[in-house]
Amino acid sequence: MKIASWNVNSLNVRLPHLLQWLQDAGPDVVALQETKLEDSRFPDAALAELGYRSVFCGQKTYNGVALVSRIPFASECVTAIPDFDDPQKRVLAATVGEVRIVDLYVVNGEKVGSEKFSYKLRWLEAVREWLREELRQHPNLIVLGDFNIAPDDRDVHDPKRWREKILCSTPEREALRGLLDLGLHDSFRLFNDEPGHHSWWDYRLNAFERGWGLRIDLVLVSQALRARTVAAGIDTTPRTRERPSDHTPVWVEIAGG
DNA sequence: ATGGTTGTCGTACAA
Repeated sequence: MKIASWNVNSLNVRLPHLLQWLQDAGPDVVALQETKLEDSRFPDAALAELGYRSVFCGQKTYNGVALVSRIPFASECVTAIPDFDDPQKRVLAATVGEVRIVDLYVVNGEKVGSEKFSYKLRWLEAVREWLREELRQHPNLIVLGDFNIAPDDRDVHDPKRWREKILCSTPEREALRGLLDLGLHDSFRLFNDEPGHHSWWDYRLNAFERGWGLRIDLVLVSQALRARTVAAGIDTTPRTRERPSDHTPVWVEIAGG
């Protein structure tokens, strides 16, 4: 079972990229972020033509998440963090086969110390309490998405330049650590401990061509799934195409079910 | 050089 995450930065613009990538990479499930689409405009018919079902939770202009799967969904989806009042559409959870999947579009945070930064930390704390409960009910749990946090300096092209900056600051990394401490593992680091692997590059200054990236898109696997995780990676191909998203897909391969 | 680009909307704002 191949499960991927991709911040498409407008599914309206990126639908051709997604359809192409589904055919090229053949994932069983893709978690999308920044669809920027109201639910009435979600392109579920185009995806169904390739054999994928969709569940989605979107809004106009900003945010928006979706799960696209060629395996049937086994449950109703959850579209909000329990007991956390938030008009922004950033979370979506559903069960596919025997695997519980939680798609997250983590708050960007703008700038360390800003109003949006404190929202980011409060949001992550609420997600932590939610995931604690999800793990209790679903030992086979995958939490994936755009985390807007580079876990450590190996995930940053130039750690000095990014030191204590947004996406790399200590409070953000501690918040991510709080999620991992529930019993989740960064799947990419089960197979690769080298620096220089990134999933996002700023549109400006030819950052992609210069390798100025960060690894902020993650696939976390629970303890039970860790033993069944046989591969993980980042597919930079979509970032090389015409008019790309600033993020590229990340994926994990789970053995069995 | 505190620089630049993209998406949405039709102007600033978010990333």
